[in-house]
Amino acid sequence: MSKQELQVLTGCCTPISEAALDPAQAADGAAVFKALADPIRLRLMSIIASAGDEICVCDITPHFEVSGPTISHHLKVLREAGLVDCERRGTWVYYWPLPERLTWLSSLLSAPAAAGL
Amino acid sequence: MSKQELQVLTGCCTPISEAALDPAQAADGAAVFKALADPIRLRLMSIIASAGDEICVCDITPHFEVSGPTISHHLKVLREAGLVDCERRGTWVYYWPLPERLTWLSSLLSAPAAAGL
DNA sequence: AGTCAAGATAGACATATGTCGAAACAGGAG
DNA sequence: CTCCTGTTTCGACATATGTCTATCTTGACT
Repeated sequence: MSKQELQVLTGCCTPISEAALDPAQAADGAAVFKALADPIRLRLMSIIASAGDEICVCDITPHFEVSGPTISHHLKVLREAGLVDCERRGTWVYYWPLPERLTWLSSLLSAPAAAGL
Repeated sequence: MSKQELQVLTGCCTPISEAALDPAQAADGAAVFKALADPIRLRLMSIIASAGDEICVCDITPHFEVSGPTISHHLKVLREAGLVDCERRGTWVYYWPLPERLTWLSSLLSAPAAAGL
């Protein structure tokens, strides 16, 4: 396993204020940022991340003023970015956050670690 | 000054895993994420953020295989997002990072604060 | 099977974005 | 003043994105 793969799994990495990203890392990071770079998707992510463990789509949709298919589209973008996952149970579909990518982005943007690291 | 304005200035906020963002916060956050949601811009940001204090455009451009105007366009996007600032000194233009927005995004994405906060 | 509801997918459309070449601008050197 | 170099702005273009309506899929309940 590469150092970079390990960093993604552990949600930890060298912040960009410490060292410049190589193009491959930048492409990965930009893809995840792109998933969060829409007001509806960022709200979706925050609703899912702040809901105890999981949340039904039927409890998400009423927060928004766009059509169901649009919500579904944005949830798919978050899924494909590895930020959330979902499961159908009976009639309803439940979403929950996958925090590793968020933690990874957070550490990517964080201030340099304390001296000695 | 609102709580939110204070949080942006101090680069600290309630993470999205703690509470759902309101639409206005989500729009602000999404706009900054959008600025970072391009591989070239993310590399630019990391090059500027990791360069001691400031860096000349002439030292940035050679890292990329796109035209000068394209780099200039991406730098403008970062500037308008409040992520960097610049100054012309003679022939050259120097860029430096404005870390507050990065810190804000980082805390937005961070894991919930320890119990008691 | 038939019907209904939740959610996802498909296709269409207008708008936004990334890129380039050409031109403009800024400032130093002859 | 004139030229040259570094950087930005302008205008154009192809592609990507967000949204909608219509349709499909899945599963529950008669």
